Amino acid sequence: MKNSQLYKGSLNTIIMRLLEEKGRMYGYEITQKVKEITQGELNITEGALYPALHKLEAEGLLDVEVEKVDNRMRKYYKLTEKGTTETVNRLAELEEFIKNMQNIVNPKLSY
Amino acid sequence: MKNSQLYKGSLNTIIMRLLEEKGRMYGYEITQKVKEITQGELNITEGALYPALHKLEAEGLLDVEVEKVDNRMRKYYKLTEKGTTETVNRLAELEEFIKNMQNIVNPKLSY
DNA sequence: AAATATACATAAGTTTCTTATACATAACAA
DNA sequence: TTGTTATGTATAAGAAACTTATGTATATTT
Repeated sequence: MKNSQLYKGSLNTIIMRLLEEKGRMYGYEITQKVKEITQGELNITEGALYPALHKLEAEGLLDVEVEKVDNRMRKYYKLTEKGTTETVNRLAELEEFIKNMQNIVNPKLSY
Repeated sequence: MKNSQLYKGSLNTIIMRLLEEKGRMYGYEITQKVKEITQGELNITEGALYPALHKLEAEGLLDVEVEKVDNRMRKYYKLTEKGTTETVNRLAELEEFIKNMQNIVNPKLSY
């Protein structure tokens, strides 16, 4: 992903969140979108992305539709019903995680 | 650490940040402090913590002082000069990371 | 007396990533 | 026209960070 180790473990959540928002996306599109949102800071590598997509599909969280655009193959992914439910959980976890990390960086007075 | 994968990769930053704030801490104390700050949500396991501390020490980011308290050994860790400098960088990375993740969860209108 | 808390440590295995390689088409630059 | 960059997917080998399990030892609580 990036040199900063911090992103480790967040790839699945990123994918699912983007799919929740956009409805469906293909792999390369995801990498470009993330690069755009993070202003080039987070570059998802293919070696990380494609295995992650395949695993989410195998877990029944994503469905795939293959299409040919401009004579090139695209695999569009979208959330299954199960995936949509799970995304809600993961986003809640992410918000908790962010809150916890902020408390560590900038401790509350109570600590 | 925890079932949520999100914390993967953040342990070193957490340790360094706590040491920056408290001056010096021993391993067990770190686990308790993190548990307290996160209200029990993040439990750092010994299998993760001690190797991490040893590695940070080997990298010259931490110094260690062994003391015996109540007939039990404690290894107090503190940041070296190099470690203090590096902590500034890591905290900046962490803030960027948090910002990026928030942009993904809650996209700006510009995207 | 047994269980829990305090305190450190490591080894085996798993997961998630990086790096490298591979294939294929399209567009652009030299 | 030929090489490079962009688009698009895929996998395999290795590294890194973790979990789980185990081990040692003392103090405190039940």
